[in-house]
Amino acid sequence: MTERKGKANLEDIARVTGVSKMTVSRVLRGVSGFSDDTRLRVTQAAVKMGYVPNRIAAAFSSDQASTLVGMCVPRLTSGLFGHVLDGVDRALSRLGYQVMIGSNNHDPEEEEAWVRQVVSWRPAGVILSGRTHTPGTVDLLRQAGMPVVEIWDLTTSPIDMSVGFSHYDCGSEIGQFLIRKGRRRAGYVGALSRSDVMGQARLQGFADALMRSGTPLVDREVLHDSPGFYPGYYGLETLLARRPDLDVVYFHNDEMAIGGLAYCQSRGIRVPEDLGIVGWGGMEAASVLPRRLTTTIVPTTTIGKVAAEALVARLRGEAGQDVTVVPTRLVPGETG
Amino acid sequence: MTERKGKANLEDIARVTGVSKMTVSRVLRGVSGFSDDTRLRVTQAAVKMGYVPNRIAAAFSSDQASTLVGMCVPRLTSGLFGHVLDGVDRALSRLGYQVMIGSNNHDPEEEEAWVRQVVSWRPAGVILSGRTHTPGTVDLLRQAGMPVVEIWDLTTSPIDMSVGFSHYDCGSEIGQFLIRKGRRRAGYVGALSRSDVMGQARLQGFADALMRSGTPLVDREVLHDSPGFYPGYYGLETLLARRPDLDVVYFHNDEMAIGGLAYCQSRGIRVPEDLGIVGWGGMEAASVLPRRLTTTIVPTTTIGKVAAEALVARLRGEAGQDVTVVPTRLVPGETG
DNA sequence: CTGAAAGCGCTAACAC
DNA sequence: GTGTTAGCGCTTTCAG
Repeated sequence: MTERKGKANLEDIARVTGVSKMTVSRVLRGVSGFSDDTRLRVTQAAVKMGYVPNRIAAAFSSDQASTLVGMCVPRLTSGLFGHVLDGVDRALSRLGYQVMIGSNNHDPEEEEAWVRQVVSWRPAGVILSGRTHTPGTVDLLRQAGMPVVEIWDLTTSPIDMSVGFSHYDCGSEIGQFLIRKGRRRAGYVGALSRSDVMGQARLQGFADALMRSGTPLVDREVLHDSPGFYPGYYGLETLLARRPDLDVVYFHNDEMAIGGLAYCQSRGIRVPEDLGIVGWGGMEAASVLPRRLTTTIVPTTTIGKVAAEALVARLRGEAGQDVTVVPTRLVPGETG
Repeated sequence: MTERKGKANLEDIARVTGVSKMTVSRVLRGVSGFSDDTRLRVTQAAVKMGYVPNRIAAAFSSDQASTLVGMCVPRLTSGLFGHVLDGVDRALSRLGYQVMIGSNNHDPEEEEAWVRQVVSWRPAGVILSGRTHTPGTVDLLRQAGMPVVEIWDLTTSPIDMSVGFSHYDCGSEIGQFLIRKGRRRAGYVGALSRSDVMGQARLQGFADALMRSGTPLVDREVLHDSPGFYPGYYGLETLLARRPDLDVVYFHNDEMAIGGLAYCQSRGIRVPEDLGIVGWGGMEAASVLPRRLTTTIVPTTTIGKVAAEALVARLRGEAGQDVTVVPTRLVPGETG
């Protein structure tokens, strides 16, 4: 039934049903311009012949037919971004789009390399993480003239659109919170995988808030490592070796904070009596610790969903805002 | 410089450099057939004109030029599959491929819907998770005649290729281990998000091993929920309410086991003295618990990497095995 | 080492 | 409601 290397195309269906391939195309796309009888015969023939549309050809001929969306995250192994990705994928696949992924390892150059690849597929739009991009990336995207959503780290002057929150404000909010709780000697433990500017923004907001209260950040320990449990454990050990008198430590994220918690437990340091431990991100695991971790919860799935919807709205020519703030939530917990 | 909606194409470069577009194509693809002088002029012009290749057109004209690979996972929010995805993406992007993702929520029907979409993009190959697929999925893939790798759950009769391990063996190994440790009254706490057959396979292997030793599985509690911390917590509570005399509980995965651990802690149940707790999967967080979790570590990143490499090897016509076993590792820990 | 011609499968634009 | 005509930008094939 199906000839030529096992694949039927519009023309094959047209021949079998006795209409033109244009009519077949119209029926299969559901655009107007055919009788009920034609529709029935065409759809039946398509099913019977196992017709699989060729989107490559469709995208090639129309450029508006692309249902490809590129999405780049810092790391595919990040729990937080897994949820963002999920939010994006659910929203997009429901609307008939396909998601092409990439990761940049917090490196704008890697991101540019990825963007260059993705743009060559002429996608309908692109979602990027963060606001730090190479000039080449920005150029490429502007030239391509497609919708671009920058997520996670809010920027008031996006390439096109932005969905996220302020990392600086997260740090600042935690700083103020700790001051109110009576903490006076705060430290910070972070990790610097390449140029993770967002963690730095949180640290800056944290330090500024402390400074404004007259109790500046006492010390910081920033490891050149990816922000995981062990760096949190050993980072805290190093920091406390230098500054045993700290009364609270703010961590780069929840994973590191849990590492810090483990260190405290192993050394008999009481939390929060002897030392407060504060994380960031809202990792699920944190919520079942013996003591609920003091942290900032980020609405990951929502960010992905909103970004996807903003992209599609733009594609459909609907009006929408360029910058969408998705609020984070400080969870007091029992460790801070 | 660049006309027609800001995009230069091969013909534009050809015009500027005074050669035919065929020669430009050859230079840009790096295939043989041009002089050094020509190469220089063409590449320079391409850069200057901001040429972005059109892979849609390339893939359209040759079908062997597709560098798209589809990858479907059960859930994008899974920590384990995040690592698999990372392994796939790293290996593939290094070789110039792009990854199109999807998730099936443990539902073969959803998987088929995704496969249908992806196949219409005429990808170079597809990576699926699990061995349970609808007949429609298998048909679609066979018709398409592209390389297919099924990962995670090993199958001896794959659609095309398979990379993974035996979930049954994981459960069986844990069962034998616990018997050797003197456990005699074992329970199981799981979660059944749709048709997660792999968790069931582990349970089956576990139960069979216990049975062979004459100390059959005492009871099981399988929640209709996704396998997270809270289901682990409450699942254990429910199970122990029915069977307070259990001496060890095997969990669907590490997250649930950690939930179980939290329950024990909240009730003053001593682990492992009063009750053994065993997980599965090798979640990173588990390794910094006060007591190292007894579990099975799955080489997630490796599986992704091996799957990607098998796919590419097949594309290049290199010989390779159809079924690759990637061994898991039982980690005794201190909770079992 | 280089070029000309043909065509991949589909859809926009226009006829009828 | 339906058909015809042109490509989209690239690669394959065949000539030089």
